[in-house]
Amino acid sequence: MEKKNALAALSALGHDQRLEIFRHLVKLGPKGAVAGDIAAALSSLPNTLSANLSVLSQAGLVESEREGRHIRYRADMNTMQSLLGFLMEDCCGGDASLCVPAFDALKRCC
Amino acid sequence: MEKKNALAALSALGHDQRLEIFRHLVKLGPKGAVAGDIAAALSSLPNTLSANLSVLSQAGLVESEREGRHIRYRADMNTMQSLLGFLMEDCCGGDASLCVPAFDALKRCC
DNA sequence: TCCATATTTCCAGAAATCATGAATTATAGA
DNA sequence: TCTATAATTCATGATTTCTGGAAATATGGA
Repeated sequence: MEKKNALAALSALGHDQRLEIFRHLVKLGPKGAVAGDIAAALSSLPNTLSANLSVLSQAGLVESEREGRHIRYRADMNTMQSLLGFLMEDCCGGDASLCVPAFDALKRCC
Repeated sequence: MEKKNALAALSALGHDQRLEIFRHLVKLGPKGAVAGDIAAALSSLPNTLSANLSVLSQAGLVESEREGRHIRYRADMNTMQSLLGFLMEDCCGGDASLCVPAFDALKRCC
């Protein structure tokens, strides 16, 4: 992951509703939720929610897929893993061998 | 970790220079660096750096300790781990047993 | 005590972000 | 084709964040 992508992801998550959206989708896992259901779950106006989903999507934190009139959103765990790797880069003084097993375990986590 | 703490950490890191500072300190590990050296490494004005270190400190991402005229800063890995745990809460549909080993591995990482 | 260094705090204008109403696009079904 | 539903896009005022200069604080050494 490059710095600009990490900045996009971090600032996207550094916002009350967007953090709620992301955690909601993380909990729901691969089945995700359609925009309307997310709006209902978070008691949000549809345009506000749409704008925030757009920010999360551009940051690569969620992916979307149209289902008829609905659009389904899912959390993208690959981006989370890349982000963590970026934040922890060279965290063991350049010898990352100690960190790799942790990242691998996280990859298999969900 | 509570939501307000996660928001503080994420929005703190969602800023170009603060992300650079944090990653710089992560690479340096437990020995950290004094403010002046960080400013030199990042070619930053001292007041700007100080303001950004303050944001990171209030978010719990760095800790500081005075050393004579200098103040030494270190990245706080415990906050990072808590943040990751918060973001991934219930990520396996409520059965977190699959994630715990990954978090433990990360805790031992550095 | 006086001075130099290291860092922080204060302040103000500039820039970016945010929330909301209104309008628009896309799709399904009658 | 017409209508209703789902979601997005647009426009704008309000709020927040950011940057950098100037001043203040803290410490060590002469």
